[in-house]
Amino acid sequence: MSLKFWKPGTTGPGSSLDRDTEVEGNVVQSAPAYTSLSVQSQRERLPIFKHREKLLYCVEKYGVTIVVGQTGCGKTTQLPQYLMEAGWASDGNVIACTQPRRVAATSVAGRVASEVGTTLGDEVGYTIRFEDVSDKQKTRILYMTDGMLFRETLVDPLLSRYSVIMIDEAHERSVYTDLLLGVLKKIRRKRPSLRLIVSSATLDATSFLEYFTASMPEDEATIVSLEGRLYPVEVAYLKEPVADYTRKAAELSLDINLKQGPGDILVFLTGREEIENCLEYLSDMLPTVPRNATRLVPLALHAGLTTEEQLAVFEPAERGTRKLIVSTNIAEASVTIEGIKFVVDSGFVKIRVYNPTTALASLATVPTSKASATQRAGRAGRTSPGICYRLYPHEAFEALPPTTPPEVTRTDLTTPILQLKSLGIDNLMKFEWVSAPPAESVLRALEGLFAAEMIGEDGRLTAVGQKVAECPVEMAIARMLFKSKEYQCGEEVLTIAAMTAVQDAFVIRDGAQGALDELERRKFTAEEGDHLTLLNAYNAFTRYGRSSSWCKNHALSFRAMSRAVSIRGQLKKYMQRFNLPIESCQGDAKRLRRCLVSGYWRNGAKWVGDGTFRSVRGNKVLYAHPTSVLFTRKPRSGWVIFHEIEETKKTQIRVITEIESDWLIEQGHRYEGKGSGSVGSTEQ
DNA sequence: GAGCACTGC
Repeated sequence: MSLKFWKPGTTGPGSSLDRDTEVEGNVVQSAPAYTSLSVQSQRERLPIFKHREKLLYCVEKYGVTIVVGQTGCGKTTQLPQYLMEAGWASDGNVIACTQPRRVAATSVAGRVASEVGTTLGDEVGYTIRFEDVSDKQKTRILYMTDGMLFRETLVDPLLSRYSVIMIDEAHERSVYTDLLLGVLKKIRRKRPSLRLIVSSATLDATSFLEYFTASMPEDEATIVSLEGRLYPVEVAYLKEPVADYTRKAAELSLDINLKQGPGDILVFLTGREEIENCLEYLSDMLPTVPRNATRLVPLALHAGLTTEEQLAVFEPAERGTRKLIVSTNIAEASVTIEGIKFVVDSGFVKIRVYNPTTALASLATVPTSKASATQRAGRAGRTSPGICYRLYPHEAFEALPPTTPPEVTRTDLTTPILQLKSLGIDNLMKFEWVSAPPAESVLRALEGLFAAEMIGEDGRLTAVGQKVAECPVEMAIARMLFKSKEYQCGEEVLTIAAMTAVQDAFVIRDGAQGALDELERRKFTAEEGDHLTLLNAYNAFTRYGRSSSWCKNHALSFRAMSRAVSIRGQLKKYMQRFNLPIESCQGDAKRLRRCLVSGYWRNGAKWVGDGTFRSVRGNKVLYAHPTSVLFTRKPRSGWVIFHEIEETKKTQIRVITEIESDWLIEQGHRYEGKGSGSVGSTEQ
């Protein structure tokens, strides 16, 4: 089970290290400096304190300050406090700091509130969807999700209550981060007093600098680099590429356990299936492990687990044991586990890619970027020096792309473009993207918006388009909320809209329990398909007192169901604001399904004899997702609409409802081109 | 008979 690693740079193949040595003799390269500091008290401010005056000077002098500092160097917690002390929050001004994720916004706000010595929600607060723990008068430092701040621009286009806006974790390049940067650049032209801080953990921050200085004066923007306390992480590479990194990861973990000192191990793989395989290899190999070895406690970590299962990875390892966490990318940025000393990096990640030509999203397994590999390695050095083992050769690392392409270049732009138009940015050619999306994606989105009557032939928003842009749901869902007036089923469509927004309402466990869960789920099954099944589940949830134990007994996720209740409440307010009646269809499922088609009319499919479907647009072979009630059943009419489509190994459709083919024709098939498998031509 | 990287409003 010996693994070949070699030292890059100074020694290559053929050197003294190029032999079948064990891992421990071969971990070498001094890593770039990884920051491990987490600032918890006033006393620990030092690492960025020495930059304090420089930072404040830069914010004062330049419109845009780009701050580069590793995760945990204190920029997120300390910088807003310095700005407040320096007077940037006086005269009712607010300092905003955006985060790509909800948990980050809430937890950072909590920490800063206690550092400042205030109650959370007073001087320091946070705003995320469904939770506004801030005070319009008192709050000076406001942490928020970037989506939330972007939404605020729809109401206050100049974001006038803020004196400084810090866009944190900008290197992650979420769609909303990119949209915000574009809008903020525009806002700064009209309001030059607004100070912008773009904070990034990677050195590609120069691209942000170029972005802001491209069409502005040279002294508009500057970069400040921060340092933190460092724990070195050594990086080792495989000499040869491996065919099966999942097995190699298992072997290496056992090897580390035998030969290295204490410290937990974190393995990065791409998905649930690989994680389960890796854990299986491990249990197969365990009999070969010497009896005196440290006991390894293997733990899986991925988003599909329940909260309780996820919490297990944070429990400290028992005395004399070592945790082995086999994780997806969730542990790269979303979740931080202390005590990791060894990282094993497969070098791969699954990302969602959008193909604008086919309008299909797919989940692809691709090599990570250099930035991502660095971030993963850094997970070994948070509490002490560590080692990162990359399961690929050094040359392969050199060949990696520097960063992952920003999300805006690989996603469906329908919603972002609708929102930009709502902001009055009609000429998309003039919008200054940080990274321009493919022209094809923009065209595809415009075409979809036109077909759905959200924009007119002049490219401007229609009256309904303006309203739909304000609704925090996908266009198709918003469209059926508006059409529900016609079909008199607002009550039910509202619920379905909320249920499709939360994913994984049903919790089907593995193994024998899964069969029982399956039986529970059948109690909610509606003949017509998944949308009505979701409606049944929601109604039952509210009828039985919204209880957590009831959910447990009926294979439902309490967390998901509670979220659906919140979302429904929020959407109901939008409907009331737009004077849309909230009437019940009184059990008339036909009317309700016709209303569903008004949103999903472009997502039609026809059942063919072999159990698969063909898409109305493009005549593509589609498979029902195994979680669908139509997975095994033939729809009587032969026609369905679906909520989602995704390519993995097969092209699958999820959340499916049976319809009549002429309902599709009612809803504007006129927009579809000839020869693309129109309803008429596929009908027998 | 069989499956889901991660977010966000």
